[in-house]
Amino acid sequence: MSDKVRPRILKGMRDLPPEQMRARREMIDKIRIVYERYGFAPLETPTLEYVDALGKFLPEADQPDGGIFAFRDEDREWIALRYDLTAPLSRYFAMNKATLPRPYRRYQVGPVFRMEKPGPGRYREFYQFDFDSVGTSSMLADAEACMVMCDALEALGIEAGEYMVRVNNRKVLNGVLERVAGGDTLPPEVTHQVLRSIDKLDRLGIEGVAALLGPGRKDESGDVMKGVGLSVDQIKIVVGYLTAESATRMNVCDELESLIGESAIGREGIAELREIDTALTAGGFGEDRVVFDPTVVRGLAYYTGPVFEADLTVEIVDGSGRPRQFGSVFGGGRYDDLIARFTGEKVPATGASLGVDRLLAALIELGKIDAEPATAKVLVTRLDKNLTAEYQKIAGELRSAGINTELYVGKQGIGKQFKYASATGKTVCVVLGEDEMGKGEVSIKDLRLGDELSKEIGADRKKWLEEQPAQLSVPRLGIAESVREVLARYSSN
RNA sequence: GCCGGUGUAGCUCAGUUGGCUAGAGCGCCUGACUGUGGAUCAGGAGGCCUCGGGUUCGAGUCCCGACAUCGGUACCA
Repeated sequence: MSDKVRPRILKGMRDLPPEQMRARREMIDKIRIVYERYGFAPLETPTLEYVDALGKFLPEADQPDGGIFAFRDEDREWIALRYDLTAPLSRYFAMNKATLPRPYRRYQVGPVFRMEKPGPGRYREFYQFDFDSVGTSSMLADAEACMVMCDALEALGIEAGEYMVRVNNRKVLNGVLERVAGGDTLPPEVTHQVLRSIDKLDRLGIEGVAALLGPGRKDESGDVMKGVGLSVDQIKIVVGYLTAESATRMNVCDELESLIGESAIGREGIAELREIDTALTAGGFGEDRVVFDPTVVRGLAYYTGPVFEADLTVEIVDGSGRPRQFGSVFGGGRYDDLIARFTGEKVPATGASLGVDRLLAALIELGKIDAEPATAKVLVTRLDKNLTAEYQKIAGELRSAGINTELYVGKQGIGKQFKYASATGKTVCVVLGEDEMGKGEVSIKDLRLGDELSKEIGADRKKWLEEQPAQLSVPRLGIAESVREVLARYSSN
């Protein structure tokens, strides 16, 4: 028997190696710049919250809802890891509403936790990057949210045409449902079912959704899915709404108007969309980047007005050659009732949330970000351990010159040191021995060039080694400049 | 959660109708090469064959269960 501990990792969680850490940090930095350019300011809240603040308490069961990581503290109070950044923002705003400016605009990035089935690109711990405007009901805030989404994606190298921000309004949806109910309101659970069915549109197609709204449908595996049970006429209204497409945002509004009829809430929603269109147009955001799309619902129950979602429209092929769907990477909307849970006072708010890890995976697949593990590109090797003091001096000089430099601190010979250098992503090795010392020189080895040239190394390795075409001798005094020159051959930025 | 596929070395996979010491490629390590990674050659390490039961003289191979993983479906604040 063994008393050793078996190393394990929690389901749906992962360790991030250096190249992913660096890629993610780079991505977050670029987005932060955009958020700040619009005046959003940083906020950080704890990862743990009381369950009631997250709003996921199940009173009947005296237990938190499934789907979150929860436990009890020493006072038997339920505590949970946050599952998004919006609920903590609401809590924070409610606690500080007396002193916070209105609108209060903050951004926040950090890990959130959900106990769901993990899948490719789906984890139980992942990063979200949110920005929100709290305390204004102006549609300018919603329009701006769309602009920020566009700017953020474009800052990451995803250009107009490779993504699309799609906007809808829950109020319009409610107006349609009002018509479905014949001027009445549908029971909440029916509303919810209808929304869920619409949400499956991209997967099932319009016929599939129609079937779901009516009697239900069978999928290929023979599984029966219960339908909502609407009548043919009712389904017709919903389908007509979902298929309302037009060339321009204004045309979509016109078309929706005729579908909505007299519904007051629906008309309000359309008026809001028109305001958003005006702001977007004035801001220079055309139909190539932001469209109005009646099929956008967003699962979240708390949205009360405009909802928006950014999808990648470029085809992404994964390593094994099959196309990968990244779906919505960025989404949000208006949630005017969320903060009232704490304050009683209605505080309008709107914002959006970026799925950092999912978008990062897409960026890597698209080659828009390089997953570079090395923080230092230069390794000062230690050919002759007696010259260590000199090596330290060289490393120090390079660092003073602003060049990230690693001094080899292992104990192995020069061959292993070069191996180590390429394994850790170095591009330059500094080599110095008695020979160079005597001549007042140092050797600089270009590992990448060596990589290239080694393809034609052939059988005569000895000769190749003597020539060392990827290596050059430079004066010891100008070392920083020389290293910088070699590095410059590969600097991509 | 439900349905289906798959679980053999770090990775990708072989493994004949159940039958001797479980294999390959890549990677890794060591050496040829005492001042040079990538080439070549030679060697080497590394396997509770996912786990637990069962059938059998005998199980990596068959049966049951668990777990993991992948895909579909449901849920998704």
